[in-house]
Amino acid sequence: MSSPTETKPRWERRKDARPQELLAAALEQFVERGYAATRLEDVARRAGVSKGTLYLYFENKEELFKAVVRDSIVLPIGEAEHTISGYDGDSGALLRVILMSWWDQIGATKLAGISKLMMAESGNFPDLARFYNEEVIARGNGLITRVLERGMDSGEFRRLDTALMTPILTAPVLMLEMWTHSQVSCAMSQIAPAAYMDAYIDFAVRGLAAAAA
Amino acid sequence: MSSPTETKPRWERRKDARPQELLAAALEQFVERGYAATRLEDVARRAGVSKGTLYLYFENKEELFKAVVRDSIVLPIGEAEHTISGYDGDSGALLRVILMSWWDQIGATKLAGISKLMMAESGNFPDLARFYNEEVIARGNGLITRVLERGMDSGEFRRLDTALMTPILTAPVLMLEMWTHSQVSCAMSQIAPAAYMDAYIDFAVRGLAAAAA
Amino acid sequence: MSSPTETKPRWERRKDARPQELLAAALEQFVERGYAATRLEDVARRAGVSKGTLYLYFENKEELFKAVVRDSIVLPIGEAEHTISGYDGDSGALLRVILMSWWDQIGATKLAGISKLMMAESGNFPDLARFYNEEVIARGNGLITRVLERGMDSGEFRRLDTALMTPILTAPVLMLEMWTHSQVSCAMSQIAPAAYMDAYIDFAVRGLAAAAA
Amino acid sequence: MSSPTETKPRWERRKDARPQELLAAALEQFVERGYAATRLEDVARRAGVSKGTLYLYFENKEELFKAVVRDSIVLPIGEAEHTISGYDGDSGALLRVILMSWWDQIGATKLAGISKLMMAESGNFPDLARFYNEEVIARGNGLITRVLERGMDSGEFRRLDTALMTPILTAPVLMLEMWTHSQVSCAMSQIAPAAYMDAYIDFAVRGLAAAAA
DNA sequence: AATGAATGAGGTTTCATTCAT
DNA sequence: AATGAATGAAACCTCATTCAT
Repeated sequence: MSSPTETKPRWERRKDARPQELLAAALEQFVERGYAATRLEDVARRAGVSKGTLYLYFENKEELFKAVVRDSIVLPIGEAEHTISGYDGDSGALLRVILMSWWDQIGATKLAGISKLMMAESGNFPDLARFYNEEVIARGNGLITRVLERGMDSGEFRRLDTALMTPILTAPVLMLEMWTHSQVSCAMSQIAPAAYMDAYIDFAVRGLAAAAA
Repeated sequence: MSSPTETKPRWERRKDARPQELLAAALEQFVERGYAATRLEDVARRAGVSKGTLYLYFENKEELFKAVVRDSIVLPIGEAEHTISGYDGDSGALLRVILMSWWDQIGATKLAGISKLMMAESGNFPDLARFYNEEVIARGNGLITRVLERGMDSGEFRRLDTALMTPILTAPVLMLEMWTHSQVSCAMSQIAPAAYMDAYIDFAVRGLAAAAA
Repeated sequence: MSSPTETKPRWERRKDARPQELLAAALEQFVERGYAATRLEDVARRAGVSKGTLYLYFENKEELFKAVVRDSIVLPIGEAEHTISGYDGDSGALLRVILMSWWDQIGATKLAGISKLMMAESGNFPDLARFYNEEVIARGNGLITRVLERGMDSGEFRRLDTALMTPILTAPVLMLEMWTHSQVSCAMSQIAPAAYMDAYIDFAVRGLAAAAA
Repeated sequence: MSSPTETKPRWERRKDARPQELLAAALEQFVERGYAATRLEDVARRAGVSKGTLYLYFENKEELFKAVVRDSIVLPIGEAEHTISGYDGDSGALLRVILMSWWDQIGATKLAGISKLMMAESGNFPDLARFYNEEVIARGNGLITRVLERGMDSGEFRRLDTALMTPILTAPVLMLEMWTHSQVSCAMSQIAPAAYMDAYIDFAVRGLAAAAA
């Protein structure tokens, strides 16, 4: 009846821009409310589309969430991996660089809310847990482990069990992420994350340091 | 098939035992599923009663949850406060005592799940957040702050900003609690909490220590 | 095992007083909340007994309600019937006497709430409706009808269809009862029932009067 | 058994027609069962939709009820107000016009059930009471008051206290509404409302009339 | 491609009635 | 005779998902 070239689209946006807009809206909503408490209707409204449209792009709520994580957390990890392999200075400084860039690119952004959310809700959504462990946790831990080994090899750090020290070292950053995105601990709301990070890294490097020269 | 004498009653009266049974069942369910995802019907079934019975003992879901927290988390905090004021040895050792008894009485038990849950869901339940901050967080932080001040006063610890160091010091214990009760971070499942705690406390005391004598 | 005379009752009250106490409590509760909205637990508390005790005296909620009506509304009607047959003066005055004693003994008391309640809820409880029509409405209407006939026979009142005029004449009194027990019509709360009744009876007698001499 | 072409859709979109259909169904259900006893599921079934659909159009039960009242009772009142201000004849006739059109448009329809319901249940639902008093009772009473004042000003009616006479005059019509929609008073079922109204209006006008010329 | 009306299972809470004590 | 703990069938309301338009 009408040739494809002359169809005037009834809707403005191109198919290609949509997914990103939806993912951005979903990220914000998931971070604000958590996974279970996020209503797809709110995601849709936030993206300026209708509820039905979400289902054109994502099979269901779970797939939408996975897409959000894939889209936003994998890249920074890759960059950090690159930083480590090319780094030249001492390992305390490298640890600082890694932790600070983690903070800057994830912790200080909306993405930090994902950590909180996964920690809390993964128990109710085993598929999400598996997915997150494989694509995020394992690689993130790998970064820290490598820095520790580097420092121990160079004699800067004491010999330590990296399997233990890796989570211990990440904990304060993870907690800062969570506190920043949680109503718990009002006290935290008055603490500057930068000061916290500085104090923590100083503390950590001292804790790791080989016996004083 | 059954003689009249062995007909079992449709229910039993257990007025005195019930509240504890319900609280125990509720704790398990809240810890397993989170606050919002816990269905009161499941709590009831777990306690072997009907849905309606819950409402004889607790006004609603929120009050049930508060009762669980009050019943199980406030006491250990009180004891720890007592320990500190009577303690005689050095502050590094006191820090160890406090953190280890926290771990033993809360972190290593089901109660640790409450921390995780509050961190995640407090944003959606402002009343619970307020309650938890006042009755748990504030007092818990107070414990650590007091130990830090004690150590600084005695010259064992460096002069530090306690407002910053208190959350930093609690973070690895909180994270251990969460990891233990979360599907996230499979790696943790292979780490012995005791080893983690030992490694962490050692690390922390070094990080706090005044410049070597 | 023990002779009847020496049993010391575990409970204070005698069996005989109970029903009246329960009926009084039930009347108040029914009048305050309506039939469906009345919770038997509240009736019990009001009477100072337990919920279970109600069921020792009344089969269920409906039987309790019927007992309340029987116990409280039948007697005044009987008295009014007696007043009419013995009355000597003019019929306008008799109408005044009947309506005023209705008001004094029922309208101005808690019992008025029963009228309101039956009017509204009888549709949902057909058994109650049948019961009330037979034992209350039919006899009450009979009173008015007889006064009208008396006045028409004596020439005081115009010839009127008593089947029509009986409900018309009772309507303002019924409405006053209802208004007094209802949140509807704030205006009424500022009107003195006595003034309303005076104004109404005056108005009614004029409306009924045979053409002026 | 059925050809593919005749499969009937699981539902139909009726955005425009729906609100009226829902209001109509709700009115019938409210009138039949009362406010509290009306289950939204029944309203939905009556309108041929699911429970959830109701909530697309009305926020909750209370708003649904208010919408029913606004949709059906406010308009006739507005029209009656208009009639009064433009009326030219004598006030007895005007009173007849007002009362009869009240009867025709409300009393004789399902809407009369609303009066009954509000009278009975307003005590349990203070918000509804406030709403109804403001939007219905106040304006309805205003109509009658204005007719009375008009008749007194012109010398047709005696000088009377309108605050008293307004409710007295409306009472028989309200009662007729209620009787018509109530199981109480079987007798009424055999009375023609039209005859009742005629008899009443005649009676009322005589009761109001100034002393014979 | 896009919409948003429609669904219905599932959650919290209430309360008449039963029955072990 | 009296209690009150226990039950379980509703009731209102929410929201992921479907599908007619």
